[in-house]
Amino acid sequence: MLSAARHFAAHGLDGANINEISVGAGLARGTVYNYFDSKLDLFLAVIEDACLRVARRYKDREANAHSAVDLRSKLLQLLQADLEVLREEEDFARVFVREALSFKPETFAVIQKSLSPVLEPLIGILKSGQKSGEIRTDLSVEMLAQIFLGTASLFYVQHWGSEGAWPELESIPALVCEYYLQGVGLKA
Amino acid sequence: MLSAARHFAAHGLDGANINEISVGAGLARGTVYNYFDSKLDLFLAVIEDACLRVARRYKDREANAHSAVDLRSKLLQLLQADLEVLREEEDFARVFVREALSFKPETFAVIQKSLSPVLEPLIGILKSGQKSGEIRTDLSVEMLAQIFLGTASLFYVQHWGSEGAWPELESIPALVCEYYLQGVGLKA
Amino acid sequence: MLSAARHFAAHGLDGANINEISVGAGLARGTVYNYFDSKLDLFLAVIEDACLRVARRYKDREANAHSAVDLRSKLLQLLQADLEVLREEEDFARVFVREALSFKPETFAVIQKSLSPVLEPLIGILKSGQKSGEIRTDLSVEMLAQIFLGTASLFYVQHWGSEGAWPELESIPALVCEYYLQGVGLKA
Amino acid sequence: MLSAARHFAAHGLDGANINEISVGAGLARGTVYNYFDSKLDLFLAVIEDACLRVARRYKDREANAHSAVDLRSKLLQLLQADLEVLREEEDFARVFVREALSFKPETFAVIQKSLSPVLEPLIGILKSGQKSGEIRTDLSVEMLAQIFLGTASLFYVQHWGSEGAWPELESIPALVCEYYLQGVGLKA
DNA sequence: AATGAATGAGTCTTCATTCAT
DNA sequence: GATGAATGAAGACTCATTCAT
Repeated sequence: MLSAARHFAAHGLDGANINEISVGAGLARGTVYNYFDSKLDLFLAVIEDACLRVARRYKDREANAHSAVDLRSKLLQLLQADLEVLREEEDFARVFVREALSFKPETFAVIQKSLSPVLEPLIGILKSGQKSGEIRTDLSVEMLAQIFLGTASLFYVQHWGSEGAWPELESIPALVCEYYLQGVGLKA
Repeated sequence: MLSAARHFAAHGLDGANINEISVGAGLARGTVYNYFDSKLDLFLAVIEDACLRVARRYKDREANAHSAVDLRSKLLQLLQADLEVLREEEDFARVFVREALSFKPETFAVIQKSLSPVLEPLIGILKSGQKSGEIRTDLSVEMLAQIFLGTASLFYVQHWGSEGAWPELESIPALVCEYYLQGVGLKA
Repeated sequence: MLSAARHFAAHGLDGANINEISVGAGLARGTVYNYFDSKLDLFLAVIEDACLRVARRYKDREANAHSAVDLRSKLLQLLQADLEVLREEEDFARVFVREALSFKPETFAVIQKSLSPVLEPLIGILKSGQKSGEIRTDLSVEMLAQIFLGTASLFYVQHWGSEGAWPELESIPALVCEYYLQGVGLKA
Repeated sequence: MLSAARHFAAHGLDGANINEISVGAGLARGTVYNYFDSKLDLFLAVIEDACLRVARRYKDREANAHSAVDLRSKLLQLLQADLEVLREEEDFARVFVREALSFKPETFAVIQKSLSPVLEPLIGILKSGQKSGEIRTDLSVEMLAQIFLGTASLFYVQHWGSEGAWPELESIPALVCEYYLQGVGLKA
């Protein structure tokens, strides 16, 4: 039931109303409970699904990629896979980012676990980046990955918070890449 | 009622329980309503208060600051003022960051407004940074400011989400400054 | 559907769950309704069945009984027939006793009616007991029968309630007989 | 909230409806929850209260009793204390008996514990009865006490089940005493 | 100004029952 | 005859809010 995503996106986990979700999906109140044990259960399913979509999408891109050359391109590609999913299922994405950044004990663990399919390729990329001397090695790849995803989330939040004023969706991958790799400072 | 902060930090706006807040403040259930019209009202008051504290604290620092020299130092000082407040009233800070990142229509406006005392000096700093050619000029100072605050929030979230594992609070100002100014890439 | 018995025994009429009963019987949720109109209907069928089993079993014993001599022996035999059924279908018995003792208007009538096959021979025994001057005549045989069955139920309840600690099943017929005929007092 | 007793008596624990109980007590739906955490909680409170009433009442009687002579009289007095409470608060009694005889794991333990104020004096009586050689010693006083209370319950159930037809309330103490001490058999 | 009992709308959740396949 | 997805009424429980004291 993927109208749930839209609803969670708009209201968050606590604020969500199972009844409205059901009706929004063209179903009766109780029907949702034939598929999910509880509101939290449904929520987690939505989150997990969102993660899987991103990961799967990225794998597709990777397969088709002849290029897969330098660090910047790889990261960009990851972000574009992300963006692609996000465009198609923006509601999912909003829930996801929202809850990821609200660090509640109940959901934090699950979200971290759900993230793993996305983290895995990312960590691979970052490792090779460290080897090639392109990025700092004083932070572990895990930390660098967290920062990367966090930064991306940040720009999405900015986008949604400003109701699309800035930045526009398309510009986000490039913005994130640039910012991630060299901050806002000018190169000497 | 500043035990409210701790509670909002732990449970969010929706999850918060007015009764627990009252009791936690050594008052009876109904007493809160002599001071605040509603839960949302109390919540916004907490947010506003948190913002004012950061801004006031920064002003104090600025007054005492003889140095205030280069861009990096100024930003660092801002972050340290922020951190100082955060340490003393970590609960406030958590609510604030949490809600700032959840971009709900109801609270977004208020938070943006509350942020202005912090944004003002920051924008000043960034403007001078652009003039001196230290930072990119293809983004407006408002945007740059949002990115700066967002980045700081990000590391705080990381800190709280990992239950203090990484990064430690003290290291955050430096981390943010570095990342903000040059990303994770190595200088050529 | 005789796994229903086990379920009703464990959860009572209200607490029972038609779905679990179905699954426990290797059937799908809806199939039960091809045989029984409602939960109450199924329940009553289970009760009735339990009664019939006891009565039939007693008839078997009676047929085989050459002896059938004195009052005590007859009562003991009845109780042993009862116990025999109870052992084989303890679940049925538990439902039965439980509901018999909860005297709800909805079920009381049915249970009384279902009891008749058991009551009939019992009343015969008691009548002859009264004639032979072995038992009190100031109470009608119907009352004496109720007391007898109630006493037996009591010891079963004790057995189940104590999770088998005391009394043990085998000892119940003798205990009941003794208690029924002479109470806990010592003979003069 | 002692209209709860009437309701529990009529519908049992599972069948009870908190809403109706509230309204029946002249309160709003939620008010009950200011006093009891849950339906079960309220139920247990009702049970406990019923037990305390019986025990207190018996203590009163005991104090006033000059006689307190032979076994039969003592038991009779206990049953009459019981009956007195039962008359005044028949609803309580019905709940109590009903649930005591339904031996559900959830309630059995609590009921046993709630019974202790009643059991204590009873056990004292039975002990002295064993010493004076008036009752059998092959069963422990605890067992004898269970049988005694069970028997009393039995006649109450009979009374309620028959809607007062037989036995009448007043006759129960004597009936129970007689039956308990010498069964239905005639003395030799 | 403080209290806390009372409220009752709002929500999640359960589950007997139906019915198209 | 069997299925199991869908239903929706029903009920336990929560909690922000009010108000008489």
